[in-house]
Amino acid sequence: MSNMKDVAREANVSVATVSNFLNGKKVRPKAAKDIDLAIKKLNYVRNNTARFLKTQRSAFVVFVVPSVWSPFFSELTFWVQKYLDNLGYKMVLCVSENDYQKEKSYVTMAEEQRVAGILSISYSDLTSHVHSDIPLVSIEKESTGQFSLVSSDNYEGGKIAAKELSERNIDKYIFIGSANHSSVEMNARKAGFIDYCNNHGLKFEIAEVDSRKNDKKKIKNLIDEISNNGKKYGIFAHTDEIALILTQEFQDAGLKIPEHVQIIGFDGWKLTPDTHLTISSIRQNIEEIAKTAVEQLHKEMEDPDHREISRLMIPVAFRAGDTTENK
Amino acid sequence: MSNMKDVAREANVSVATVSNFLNGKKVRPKAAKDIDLAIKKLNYVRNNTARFLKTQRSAFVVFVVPSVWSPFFSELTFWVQKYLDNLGYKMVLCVSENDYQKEKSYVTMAEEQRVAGILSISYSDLTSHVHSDIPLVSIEKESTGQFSLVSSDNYEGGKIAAKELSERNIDKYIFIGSANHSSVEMNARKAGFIDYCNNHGLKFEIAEVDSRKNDKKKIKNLIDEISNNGKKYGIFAHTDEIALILTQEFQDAGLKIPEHVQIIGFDGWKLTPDTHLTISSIRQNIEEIAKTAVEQLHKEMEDPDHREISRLMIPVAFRAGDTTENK
DNA sequence: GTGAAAGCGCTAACAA
DNA sequence: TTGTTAGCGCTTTCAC
Repeated sequence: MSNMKDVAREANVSVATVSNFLNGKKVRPKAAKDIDLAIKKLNYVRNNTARFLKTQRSAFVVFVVPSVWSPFFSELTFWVQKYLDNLGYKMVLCVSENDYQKEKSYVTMAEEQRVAGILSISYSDLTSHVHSDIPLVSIEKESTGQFSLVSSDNYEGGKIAAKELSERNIDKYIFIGSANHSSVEMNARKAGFIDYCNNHGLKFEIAEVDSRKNDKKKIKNLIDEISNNGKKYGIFAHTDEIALILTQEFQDAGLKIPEHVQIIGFDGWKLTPDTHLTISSIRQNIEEIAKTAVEQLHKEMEDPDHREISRLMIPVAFRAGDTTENK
Repeated sequence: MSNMKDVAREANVSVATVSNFLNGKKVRPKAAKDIDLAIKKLNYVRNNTARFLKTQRSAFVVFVVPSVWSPFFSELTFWVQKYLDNLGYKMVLCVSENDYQKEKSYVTMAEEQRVAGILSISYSDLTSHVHSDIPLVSIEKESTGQFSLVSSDNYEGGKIAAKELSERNIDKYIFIGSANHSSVEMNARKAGFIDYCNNHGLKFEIAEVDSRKNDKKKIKNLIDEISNNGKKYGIFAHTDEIALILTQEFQDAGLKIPEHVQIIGFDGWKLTPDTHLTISSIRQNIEEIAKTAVEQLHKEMEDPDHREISRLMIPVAFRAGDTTENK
């Protein structure tokens, strides 16, 4: 493949002139024409590897994501790619499958490639493996605080859930978290729910369900309580997944939804798309998450020396489904 | 950031020794230890930009795909990424949204970055814009023949569809293509269907439907024919999308599926996942497509000078759904 | 505006 | 084995 030197020779100018021409600087018209011709004749394509080595910049951003197959992640990937593309960045897609070793190797790769930035949505704390000063923005998952975070506003989501339930004649409020997956996010959702209940004098309870074990016993007790007790229950489940399990168990036990129990979930990535039932849910704004994360990363990549670590909360909203009454 | 020279100085060896050490060649034990220490002390990370500039190789593969949001493409993206990763390649994800300008710019980017290869699934013929000798493997879409192609075996799919229908007491066979999207693939599916029918003395007809205009008239005529005519019809639709439209129109008109009409579609990427009805369909083996494409590309990247252009057909299979009778 | 030349960080040939 | 050095293809001073 031909290089700049070849082009310069062909056009009877120096490499510097070719470089200037290619970078939009002023060259005399005759030179411009000759260079243009030479480029076409030699089929010259500028080598960005060399360019970036010299300028110490890169157009690549590494995106680490647990999966790309589920609806949540594929939508997120779509928007992240789109917003990166708009800014002229190329996305290196790294699917971690929640494998810590893979995540680590992706970070290493990113550093070795001197990429411009890293965008990651990771369960483990891969941030501690970033040796360099490559800007990193973490999505959804709380990190150690040395990197920016973009997350749905989980606390506000908990409050919205409680508020929506309270507008539907509920007698008793229950938050159901997941026993096997305690996290900063869950606690925020829980806290929002509790705070709203407390501030509005609503009676509530806290429970947990292990979504892997399916926790039949706990659910059975709950079903008994609801059945033997004419009251109307309102449940806020930490995830749509849990909400779905509860809904199915309740229905199997003959409870009517939303007549006896109303359930609100929280939009997540675990749900398969072929579920017929529509769960009322707190919906995450995936496009906004992607947009915000890319913009934050962009800022930090533009000026890596004075980076400002931010914690950005993206608003969530209630989406009515089949598991709550119409207002 | 520190470089190899710094490490060499710190370890009292030459850069060549550091380079050798890093590339797994033999160095004396003492040197190895010193270098190791120096690397840790200086937080050295090898610069692959420089490495690849020197060696004229790259670890990146550009993957151009129309979308990443639909089930077909997100699954394809998943497998492509996985198989590339297994071979040590990094995927640069380029979502074209069927925009020709974008596709072109992605090819340019790939050439400027001197990536190792390109994997593309594109409607337009972006292959004519490849100036360099970067290996390219095209998925699903027929190209000009100067690059390798990996595709589902559409012809065989057409035969399988006819065969499956013929085992279900059909009186009259119909192939329905799409009027707005004639393509090499459609013709192959049609040819397979026709050949099977001819070879087995089955009476068939060919029709077309414009899935954008929803072509009510043609469908109406078909419905009248089926209704007024006690015969059992068997339809092979060019895509699941068309199969779905037909199914819904038939049902709305009071026809019973699969009692009056049986329908087989062809697995495609346009279908949204929230469709309740399961269409009997010729299923594409997405993982196998991805695997084969990556393997072919790998071969061509390993030895770019004697590349062999291949046309690789991936077997398809019948998947029974609700629109055909059980055998 | 242009050209000569240094140098980004690395690998590889060659000499020691 | 190890060190010296040229050079991958580009950008960027700096003198003209």
